[in-house]
Amino acid sequence: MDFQVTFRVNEKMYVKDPESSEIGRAIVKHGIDLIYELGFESFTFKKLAVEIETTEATIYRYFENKHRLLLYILNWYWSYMEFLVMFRLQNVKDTRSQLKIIVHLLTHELPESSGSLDYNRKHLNQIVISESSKAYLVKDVNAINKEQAFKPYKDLCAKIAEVIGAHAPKYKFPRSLSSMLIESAHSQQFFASHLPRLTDVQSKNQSEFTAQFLEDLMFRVLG
Amino acid sequence: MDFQVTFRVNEKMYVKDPESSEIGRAIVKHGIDLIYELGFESFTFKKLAVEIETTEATIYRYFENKHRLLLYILNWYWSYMEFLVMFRLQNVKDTRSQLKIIVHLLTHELPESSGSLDYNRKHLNQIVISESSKAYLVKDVNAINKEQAFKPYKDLCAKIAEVIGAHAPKYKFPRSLSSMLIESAHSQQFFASHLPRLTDVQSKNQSEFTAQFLEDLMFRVLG
DNA sequence: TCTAAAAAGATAGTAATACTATTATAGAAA
DNA sequence: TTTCTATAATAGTATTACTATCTTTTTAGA
Repeated sequence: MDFQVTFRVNEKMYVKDPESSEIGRAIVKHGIDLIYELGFESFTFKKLAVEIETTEATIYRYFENKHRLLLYILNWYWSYMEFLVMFRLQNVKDTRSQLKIIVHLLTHELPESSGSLDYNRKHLNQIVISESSKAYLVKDVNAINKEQAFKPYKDLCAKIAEVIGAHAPKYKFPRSLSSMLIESAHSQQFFASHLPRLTDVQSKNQSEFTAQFLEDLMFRVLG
Repeated sequence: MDFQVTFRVNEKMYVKDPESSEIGRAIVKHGIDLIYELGFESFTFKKLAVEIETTEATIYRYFENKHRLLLYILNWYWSYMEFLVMFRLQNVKDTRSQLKIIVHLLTHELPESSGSLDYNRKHLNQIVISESSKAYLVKDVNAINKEQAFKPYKDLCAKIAEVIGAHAPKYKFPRSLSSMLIESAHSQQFFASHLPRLTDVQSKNQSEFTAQFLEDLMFRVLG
């Protein structure tokens, strides 16, 4: 059985729905590749237009600016991650196993098994690690937040907090622990790759190291 | 007794030492205020030049670009923070109290008591919270790292990891816990202010909330 | 089927940004 | 006094981040 999961991203993230046309889909797909390649600061709509053989103005018809494209990509990712968490937790009874699955999902690339996917998994994963905090670390975070731009992130955070609450009902900080796990899954992987002295990584790969650190931490915190 | 502590920031962070002239000091001081006011993305050397009544070219003679100015400010901050940690830990015998002091320092503005200070404490604190991860989340992090741009951060991290190690010698991830505490001190405060549903803040202020969450977490992890 | 509207995309701009190169000036050394 | 050097001011350029307008294509109704 092959299947495809798609998500309706909040329509305030775009001017025109990129899923509604071939060129719209190319903007997102090649946008992911180019942001990965150049980094968000050096990425421009002009460069993306050259890449997909269209013009800047065409891209502006889909996204107000590059920050909105980043938000679109991350909203898609957060929605997908919440779906994956829900999907993988099906029929898993004990909360300990559920928490292990969550940590694994947060620290690894999107799995092959979860339906066909039009985006490059590796590039998407690296964008999430390196660029996702730039989605909210902006001066107009409050205005963007009012447009529900962080709803999928909050939903994912709430879902994980729910499992934390089920595992340790008396624990006072389930949401903060949840957002800390998500953020640390990114920062620890980034540090393990680029600034390893900020971590305890040995030769292992960043994903496995981060998973071990966070799993150990979580069960020490929650008992 | 009034005293002033200054730090020699790594000379690769600047073209010409801003401490060497009046205008250099104005660049850093007003740079902090303007980055706070506009956010790092909207901050430009042109705007700073207008503010301090000089020209862009003059500022470029001190800093290669605005990212280097940010690195300079953060290097200064990290060095100061390491000094403060060292200073405040003097004569504190038990490691539990030491860790509490560290969490308090990481989650609050620079204290008044620690010598006179030419920079706006509030603005500096907000920059550290909102902009510090942009210092390393860049495509050329490896090149910048070779220039020792993150040495003060690593030193601070190592110092805290040392106290963690003294408190819990068998704990396997002292450095990762240390960098996670530093990073979470920022992200949880940011979330508490702008995206509170990602945290468990009640009415309390962001600093106090974050301190409580991190202190609780740390002692659950380390016993 | 034809026409009209509306949607999409290409072209051509502009103001601001991120620099660089050149020129001018002021002080120190010979 | 002259010359050297350090510093800043002036004036540029290429790129970025858009906007406005025009042309073409698609779609919908008569």
